[in-house]
Amino acid sequence: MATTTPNASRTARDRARRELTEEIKRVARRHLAEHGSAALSLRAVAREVGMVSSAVYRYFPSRDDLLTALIIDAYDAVGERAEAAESASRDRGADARWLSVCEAVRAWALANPHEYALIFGSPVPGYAAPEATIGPASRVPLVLLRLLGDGVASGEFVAGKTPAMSRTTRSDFAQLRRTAAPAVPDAVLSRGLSVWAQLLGGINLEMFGHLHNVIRDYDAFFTLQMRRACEFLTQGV
Amino acid sequence: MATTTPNASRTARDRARRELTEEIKRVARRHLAEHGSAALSLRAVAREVGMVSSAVYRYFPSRDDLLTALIIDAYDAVGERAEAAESASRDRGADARWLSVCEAVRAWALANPHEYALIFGSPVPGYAAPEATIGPASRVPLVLLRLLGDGVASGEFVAGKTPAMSRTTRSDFAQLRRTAAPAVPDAVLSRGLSVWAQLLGGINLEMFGHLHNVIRDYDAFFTLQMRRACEFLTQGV
DNA sequence: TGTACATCAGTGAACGCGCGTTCACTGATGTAC
DNA sequence: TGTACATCAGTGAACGCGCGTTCACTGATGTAC
Repeated sequence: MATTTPNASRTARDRARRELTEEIKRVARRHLAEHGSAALSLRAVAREVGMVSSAVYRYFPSRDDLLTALIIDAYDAVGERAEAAESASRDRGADARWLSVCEAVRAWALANPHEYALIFGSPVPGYAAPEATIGPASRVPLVLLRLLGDGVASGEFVAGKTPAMSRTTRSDFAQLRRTAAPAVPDAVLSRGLSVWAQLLGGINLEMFGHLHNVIRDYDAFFTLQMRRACEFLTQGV
Repeated sequence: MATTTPNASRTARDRARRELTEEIKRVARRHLAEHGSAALSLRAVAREVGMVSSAVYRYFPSRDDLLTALIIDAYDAVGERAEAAESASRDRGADARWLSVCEAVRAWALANPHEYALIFGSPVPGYAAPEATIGPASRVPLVLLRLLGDGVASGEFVAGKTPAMSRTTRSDFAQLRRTAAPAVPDAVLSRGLSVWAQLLGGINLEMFGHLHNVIRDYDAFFTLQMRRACEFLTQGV
């Protein structure tokens, strides 16, 4: 057992590699947080990790791959928060649970503004998100869709009259329902997507300075707005 | 009259200066549209205008000042569209007028994605917007606030029951009312700000790829969502 | 109207910087016999 | 257990690039008398 290499966390080399990969990401994440994604430089990260710049290429084949790793981490981080908020609020009303998830997303965004900007702000110029980001990117929306389903099942979210929709949109909604929100009627899906847009729009307004000199207490304002938006989910208009 | 220099468009030098300033902005705007704000380079613009890079400094004291000029132009461009949409829809219902302004903002955004990102996306790293942008930045919000006032005056936007608000938010709203929307009650202001957030959030979701593989017909989806949001303005919840 | 001087646009060279990426290399770690 | 070879992390120099900004200058345009 001492000589045979165990399958998990095998050799010293392997452990070192794993640790250094994390270390590079950690430093890169901090650089991102301090200077924004456009200023993220392989060389600066290498300097701080204590490597020569070319050594980073043993870990990430290019700057874009490092960026991709950070994007995935960011999606996972906010996804985790949203999932935690969902679990923690399990005994409350469906609209309160939505609100709780929304607050969690905003709290994460405020705590990690550059990472938020990286995934929900303008796209990094010249960077195309690869397939691998799709899964992590779906975590928050999936939480919200699940809550929509719960609310419909419990009778809290009432469909009301179905909105007039184009055929394409109807089929888009049907597909969305099939993959993630069975039994959620179009009217409720539509309202859910509205609140989702409002959540991100509200965070953007706040974080990117558009409420400067207009709103003083961002926390109170956000909670007011989102509380009303989440109540709106329960109405069958 | 031939020898004395008239006050408007005075000397040849003056005219040349005005024209070249516009030419530089025009080229810079195109570069912005093609490569994004981070990639906007004085040297590249100078090259295309046919100047040596240092000559641009006769027109803009630094890259940031050029960027500021573009930001102001962008705010003015979208502001103009919004104002035009407002005027053009003068004979329609208040919610239809809101919708019309929202559609105008989105249409401008889709036609000028990088300019949109410049003003409503993540802030340019290392750039702080100067005072001079405040006025142009207010044009669209002012249009919407005006329409809120109209809708209240005509009885289309009903306050309904006043939401529970913190003292600070109440006073923020009061200030907003004083500067731009007299007689608009808190409940309507709150709904208006919600729709504003939803508008920007929706455009971001669409433009930054978050609806990829979810929504196929963006136009139809946007119109559906905004139509419902604007109807929401009329309700006294 | 003509001349002397002041203003200003544009030039070209230079400074100093940092970037992403490649490549031949050294030396340590891991593996097969 | 010991040896020979293969794998791989990290080095250091280099390539080629573009950037923002400064500065002393030339020559054209404008102005005052």
